[in-house]
Amino acid sequence: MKPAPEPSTGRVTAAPATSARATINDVAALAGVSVAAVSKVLRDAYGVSPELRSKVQSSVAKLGYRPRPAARAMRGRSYTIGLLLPDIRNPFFADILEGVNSALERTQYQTLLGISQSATSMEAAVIDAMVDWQMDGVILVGPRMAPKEMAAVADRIPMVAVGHHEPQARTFDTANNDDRMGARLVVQHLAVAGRKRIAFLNLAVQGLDEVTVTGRREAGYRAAMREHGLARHELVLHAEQTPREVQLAVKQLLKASPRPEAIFAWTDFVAFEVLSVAREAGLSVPADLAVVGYDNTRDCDLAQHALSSIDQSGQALGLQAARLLVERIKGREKEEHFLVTLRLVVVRGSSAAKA
Amino acid sequence: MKPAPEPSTGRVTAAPATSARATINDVAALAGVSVAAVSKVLRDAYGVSPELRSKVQSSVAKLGYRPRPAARAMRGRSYTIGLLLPDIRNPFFADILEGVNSALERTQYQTLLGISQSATSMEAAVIDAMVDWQMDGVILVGPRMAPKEMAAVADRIPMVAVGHHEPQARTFDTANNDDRMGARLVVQHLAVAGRKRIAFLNLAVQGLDEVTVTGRREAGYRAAMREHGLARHELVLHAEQTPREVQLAVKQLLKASPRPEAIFAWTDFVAFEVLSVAREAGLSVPADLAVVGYDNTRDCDLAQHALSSIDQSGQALGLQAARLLVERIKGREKEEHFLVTLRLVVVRGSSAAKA
DNA sequence: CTGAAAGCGCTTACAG
DNA sequence: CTGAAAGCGCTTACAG
Repeated sequence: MKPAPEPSTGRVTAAPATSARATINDVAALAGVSVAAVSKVLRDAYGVSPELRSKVQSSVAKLGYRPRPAARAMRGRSYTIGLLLPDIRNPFFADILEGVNSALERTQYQTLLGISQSATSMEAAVIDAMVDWQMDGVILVGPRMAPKEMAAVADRIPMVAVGHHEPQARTFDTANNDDRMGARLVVQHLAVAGRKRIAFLNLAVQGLDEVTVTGRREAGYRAAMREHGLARHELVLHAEQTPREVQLAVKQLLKASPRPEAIFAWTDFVAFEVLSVAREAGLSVPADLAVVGYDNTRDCDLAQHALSSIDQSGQALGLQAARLLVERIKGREKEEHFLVTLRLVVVRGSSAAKA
Repeated sequence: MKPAPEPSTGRVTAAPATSARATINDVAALAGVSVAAVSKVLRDAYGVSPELRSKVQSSVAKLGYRPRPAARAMRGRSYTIGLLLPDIRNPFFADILEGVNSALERTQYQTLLGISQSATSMEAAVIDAMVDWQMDGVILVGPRMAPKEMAAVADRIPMVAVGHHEPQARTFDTANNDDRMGARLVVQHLAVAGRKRIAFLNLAVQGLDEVTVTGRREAGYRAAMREHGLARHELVLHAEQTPREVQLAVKQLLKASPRPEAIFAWTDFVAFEVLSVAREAGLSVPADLAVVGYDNTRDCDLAQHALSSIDQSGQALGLQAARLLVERIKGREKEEHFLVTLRLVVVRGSSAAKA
């Protein structure tokens, strides 16, 4: 055992006004109070007198002091939450981001994004990074993880999932729309208009049908086809999320004989690709082929798309998710599962009734 | 002065195998070495024997140890870089993200995103957050800041700007394409095809014409119009980045009499909106109105868009930016300004030659 | 209500 | 080549 170096005098390094960034020590020194007091004021903790508070606040302002999240994270909150988005190109996720932002706007929480580009490995890497950074919580959008892995993440960090169905989960919250019902509404819309050969274009799956958005939509599609006596016309194709893969799948669908009368794509973003291939194949939409998407993203309104779509509000989901996460961070233990019921297929040119 | 509590024994808390996350102390204890040694192995610092290295590596693996960036940030590198994107909806920025990701894939750097949604206040907030988090560096895409503010950021953190022209900047690097030239090529393409009344639809500006992408493109448009003897047909409209604002602007453009023969939009994303309004107005593209965008994003290929566009590679820009930033972080002091020369307008249906 | 001290998990001189 | 110790900037019991 070595002797202690110098007697630990507890000497406070009363940092002079260097050009370096101000720390909590500088604020305390300027205000003539302890760093503990500054910390309390900053966090709105109980037990500070108005005078002390105002002294601290004015030195904070004078020094332009901003607490470092890294230092905070080592002891308590970092006031940052992580948002994992699966794909930056799909406009639906922009809606979710907007919802999250608007919920967090007036709070002291900052949002940092990670994008997994639909790659399972990147998804894990991004989540690890967020946990590593000791963020206060994460919102996972459309994760491609099995319930076990989800639970493992929730074990490490407060978590809310969007677009992941585990209504029985206890350690994390979810915010979803009723994807089964949404798909059924689409089929109904098409069937009522007299279309029978309705194909469903889905994402390539990997055995997570129960929990994923895509799995639920596919189940809803199949159920609805049967309900409408169209079981023999059930046709599902799976494609990865690249233009090339989607185009190949659509071309394959259109080669079937007899050709489908309608294609229902699992998300608007893919439906736009369907419209493109149909046009290039010389088909008239909706006369030769009806096309319907899912999400009712803003782009559906573009006249050249005029895409019918099932209306779900990404903004609402994002808003709820952020709200739930903040509650979890603040200590709520009991799970909450937010589910939006869908009512409406917004009908545009791409699936207008046949003349 | 208070007496020291217990004599500081320097006792190492040889953390038992709790369920808590492993720290560098756990790794050191398991390997039977010092934490300093572990730290060195982790950072590939010089002066560690092969045996020590392998001992450490195996305990790291055994414990599943991952260093916390927050703790690292307090002393040195955090191995995280921040990417600021102005807008999540514009597909061009997805290209840049892909470029950044591919450059950083094989390195130990993590990317975290911030989105400013084209709001100056959010831009500042996101940059502050990245600096607060003590990230190792930032890439700012299409910042709306004046040179002074840019310099202030670069003063605090290694920085690279994409889509911001300050070729004389010394404290940060830039990666750009030649926006003036790009705009001139577009005008030339349209003028050669016999179109004279060529309007330019730009983003609302705020006196940063010299440095912004939009300002440069507008300058290029004006110069080219004069070069082609079309000065009297110069027509520029500014609109904020919302569908509503863009639609209003386009409608206004189309009301002019005589009506423009072509609309050149500052970015593809806006050009799609132009196509929509034109279609709704009953105009035939390109017969009644030619439309050209900028960026040549993937979506231009959709048959319903078939948008002609100037080809710049967002991926290349992102890749260069990431490369430059890592060099800066590693100590390069001298500035580098990467500029791509543009050659090509990719002509599609939206501006095909008149029959 | 207020403050001194310990400690979060790392890295960096520095000494051996 | 290796390790003990100081210190980064905060928060949290704890004592007064």
